[in-house]
Amino acid sequence: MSGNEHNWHRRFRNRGLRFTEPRRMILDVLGGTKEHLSAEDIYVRVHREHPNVGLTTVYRNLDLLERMGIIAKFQFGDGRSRFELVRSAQKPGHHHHLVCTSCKKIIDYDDFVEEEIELLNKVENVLSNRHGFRITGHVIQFYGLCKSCQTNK
Amino acid sequence: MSGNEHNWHRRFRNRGLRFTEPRRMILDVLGGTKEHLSAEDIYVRVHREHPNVGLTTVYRNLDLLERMGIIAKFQFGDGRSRFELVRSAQKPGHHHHLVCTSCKKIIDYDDFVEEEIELLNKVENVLSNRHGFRITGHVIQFYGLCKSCQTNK
DNA sequence: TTCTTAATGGTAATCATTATCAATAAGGAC
DNA sequence: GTCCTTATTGATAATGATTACCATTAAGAA
Repeated sequence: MSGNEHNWHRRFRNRGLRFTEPRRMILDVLGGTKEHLSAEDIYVRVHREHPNVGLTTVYRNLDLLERMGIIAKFQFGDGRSRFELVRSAQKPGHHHHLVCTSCKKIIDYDDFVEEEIELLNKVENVLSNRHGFRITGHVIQFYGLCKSCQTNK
Repeated sequence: MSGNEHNWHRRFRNRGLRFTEPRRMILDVLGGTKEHLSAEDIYVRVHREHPNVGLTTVYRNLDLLERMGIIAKFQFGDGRSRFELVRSAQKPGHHHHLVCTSCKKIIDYDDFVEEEIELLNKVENVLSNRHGFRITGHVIQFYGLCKSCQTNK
């Protein structure tokens, strides 16, 4: 834990930024869940421990962390952005979600279907060449009804 | 054109809905472009011809048309939703985009990479089984820098 | 401990989208 | 064509997420 703390600290300092309490808290919250939290979700959890941290600060830092490539931001169509820590194990920029259009539950399925990765690389190449894009990331989202929402219908 | 008009009319009437002027206009606008227009974009274009059509009506009908499966709604991360006519040629629910994170230009590449479709079906099956989801659609978005944004940097 | 300035937090402002509600107009029946 | 029911509209207000402002606070290097 403290080793990580030190890494974070260095990562911020390298850019002339400071590793502050709110930033530590936000990273803690995102690091401790697999959910896709909204800014307000994060605010509530941080605020629970540190009631002096404001919502504005949470927004500001989420934005910063995204620009630093430490977290990723998604829209699942419910009007608010959702955030996820980019874990070093998985390639940054790769995010695969399964979204229930009824209850809004979100499942990550990043960890399987290797073929998918292979195809993605292939498609990335074709698209890069054909359109002159330098591709930095992608999002794959499947929409549908989860099991319980199918029966409760 | 008039044949299409008749089809739309029937499609609405079947649900007890009316085929009104604003609806016709919105479908015209979306049918006449390959861009991914926002609600306001659409409003401006409709309003140009029919200055009496209000923004609320545009929003309301975009929502209706989406629920009818006639148009699709996307978020590309710029804070506003964008809409696209679901052309019958392509399978509904399949939408593949290439988004420039700098100038926000969006390219559809729906019409090639057949392998992709094949893999998607495979993945859909796996996900359906493994998570009990009934999958209704998906979105694939690649992010990157378009050619001109790479050089202007 | 001191000092510079990045960062904070409360409040107001903005922007997209939605709710409200009286007025309007599709389109089937006649 | 006219009438009538009611889906639809449009203006305005309200909401909800996110951002701008700005005086105050606190990292962290010296």
